[in-house]
Amino acid sequence: MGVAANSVRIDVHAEAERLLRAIDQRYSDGRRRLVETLLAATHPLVATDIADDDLPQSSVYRNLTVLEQAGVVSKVLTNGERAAFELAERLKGHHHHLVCVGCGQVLDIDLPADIERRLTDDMTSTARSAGFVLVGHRLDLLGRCSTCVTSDRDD
Amino acid sequence: MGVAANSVRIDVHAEAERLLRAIDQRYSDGRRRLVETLLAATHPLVATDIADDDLPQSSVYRNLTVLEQAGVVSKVLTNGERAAFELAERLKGHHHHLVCVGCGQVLDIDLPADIERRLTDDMTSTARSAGFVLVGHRLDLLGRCSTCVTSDRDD
DNA sequence: ATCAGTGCAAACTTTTTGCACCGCA
DNA sequence: TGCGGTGCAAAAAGTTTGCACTGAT
Repeated sequence: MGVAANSVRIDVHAEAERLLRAIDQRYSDGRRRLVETLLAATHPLVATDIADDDLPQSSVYRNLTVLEQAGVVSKVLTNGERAAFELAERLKGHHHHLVCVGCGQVLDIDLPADIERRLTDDMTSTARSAGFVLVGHRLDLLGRCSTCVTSDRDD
Repeated sequence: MGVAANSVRIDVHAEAERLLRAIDQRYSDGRRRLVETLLAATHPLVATDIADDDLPQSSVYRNLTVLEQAGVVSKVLTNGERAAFELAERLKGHHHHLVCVGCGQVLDIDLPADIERRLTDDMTSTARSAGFVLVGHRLDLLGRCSTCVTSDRDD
């Protein structure tokens, strides 16, 4: 619980290659660079963030599509303006965000395992009752960090 | 539980007008129609959904921007392909989203009251342990709708 | 040698903007 | 009657696609 440990235990590249092989795709150099870039990022990236680095736009988009199909990256639900991508949960670990509505800072957090499990159970049945197969969830906690709470008092 | 009851107790139009006035904007007929459309919808709408109805694209986009600034509507987190909009929480009540990661469709859902309350309790303490004062939360369920699950099988 | 993957450029989709006009405070 | 809001059309921004080429198996 608390701040996410963000422990990367598995070999991301080996796993990426395995996932791609499973759908008859190669782990080409461009795709490896793309994964490398996402791995180094501390937040989800939009396509052009990656393109600036090293690959042409069309390759970025095409490879992101393939990597998403393979389950290596996932499209992150953003505010709808751009599509953003991050490494898939299986490669990155499940976590939540604690967002300060005052200053906008975002912290990665984990929930206690029992709460997380109960949450997942509850949501699985809720989703099923609407005809959906649950694949995950996103929970953002909105709050005020101690700094912003303190400055509230000064107003 | 299940699909949101959409209980609207306050006068949405009066509140919208008040919020717009607060930032020196008028509650024009076009904006009223736009709010009306969102009010009737059971799920967030993308700009073209609204445009089809009655307003030109440019007016829809411009008015959505103004209404968002006023706090009347909010941009919903989608799968990043299109921006979707709904009435702000203060006008619409608290609810969650069931998002299809395949096609991007979003459904409004309520959680059973006891689960919602437990969730809030759990998160309040989690936030506090990171030095935050919780002010709210966003919970999105990610899944595949029946249509997308079916088309998976055809691949 | 074959075919998956690449890079360029052009097409396409979604969103924003310039400008002339309309109508309410 | 001045200025906020509108509608059209054109531009900009973001994403996808066609095609010829390259390189790994």
